[in-house]
Amino acid sequence: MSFSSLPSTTPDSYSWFAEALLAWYPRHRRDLPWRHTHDPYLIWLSEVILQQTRVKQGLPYYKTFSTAYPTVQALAAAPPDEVLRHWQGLGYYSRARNMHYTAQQVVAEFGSQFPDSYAGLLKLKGVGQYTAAAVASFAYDERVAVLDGNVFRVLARVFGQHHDIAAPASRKLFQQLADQLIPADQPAEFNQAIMEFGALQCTPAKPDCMFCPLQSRCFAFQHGLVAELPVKSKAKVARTRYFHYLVLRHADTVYLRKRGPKDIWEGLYDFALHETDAPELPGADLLAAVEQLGGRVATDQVEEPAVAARHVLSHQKVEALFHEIWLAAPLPATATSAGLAAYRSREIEQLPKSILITNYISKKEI
DNA sequence: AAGACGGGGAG
DNA sequence: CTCCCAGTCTT
Repeated sequence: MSFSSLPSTTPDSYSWFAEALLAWYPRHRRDLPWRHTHDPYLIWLSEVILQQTRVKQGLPYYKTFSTAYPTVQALAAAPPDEVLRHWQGLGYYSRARNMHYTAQQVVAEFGSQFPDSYAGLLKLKGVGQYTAAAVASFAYDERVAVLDGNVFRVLARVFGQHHDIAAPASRKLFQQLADQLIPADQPAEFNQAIMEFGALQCTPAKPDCMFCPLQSRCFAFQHGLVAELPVKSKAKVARTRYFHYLVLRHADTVYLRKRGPKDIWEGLYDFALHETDAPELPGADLLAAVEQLGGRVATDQVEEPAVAARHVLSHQKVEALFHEIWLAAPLPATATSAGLAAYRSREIEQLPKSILITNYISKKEI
């Protein structure tokens, strides 16, 4: 029996679900800093950080941001590179850029007050249906059900939903179901409970069905389908890209540039980049790339083997070779048109960089 | 509807 | 290694 075949009933027919979760939650909930506040700013901050991010990974970032920027005014006033630098390593960097943009908008246009409804929150950049529902319920007790990966999984299993959770069209159905399940008197507690339940009990692999309070009512458990649900179509394979980084050095400086839009790591800094379709880059091409930037290779340059590194993203594989090149003179001003500028070690430390670049710099002690 | 956008953890 | 995880914006 799937949910869609259930007879039309009043929400009361599902009260067992909320009751079970609300009984489970106080006994299992983790003590997390954003659960001690009703400040919409701090709740919004935590929810943006937790998008596509596990609590364990996001926790130190929440502490960093809430300490460095305790108010939306503080965040709005921060330099963009500083915000990105704090975000460094967390991934999906558009979250940080949108978050900063939204903080400035809230200060400039809304008198530093966050919108106080789901509909109002939804208009903010970087705030989608999940985050709007989370903030609206946690900060304002609005009755709107959150739908994140945990909720999809719990609902798919308990109610025997076989709809592909990766398909946008499935969202409507799950949202309808969740909106029926969320009790009017405890929407915030319910939202916290169902997500925590998914994170701790109804986990993706090896869920703890033996000690699950919903065991007797769980479609997946009763039909031996726990491992099959939720149904999720596979992501396509990541393409491979070949990066040849020109680590141009002169005296105590290294040349870096800020990465532009429409590619990975927008806004982060890296070295002059020559991308190829194949792993190899002939030495002549390497020199040509340096010369194109107006660079003169030092005659006493010690030929060092390129440092190889591999970096995997969910949608791309980057195979990088770092070619360290010592210049006889600083790059000419024309190189700035390529966005390159010279930085000292101490300055580089403060720039936002990808894990790939950070690892290389750390290894080479730049 | 499909693609782009990170990085970490489990097995 | 391979597989799994999954919000928001853009196209």
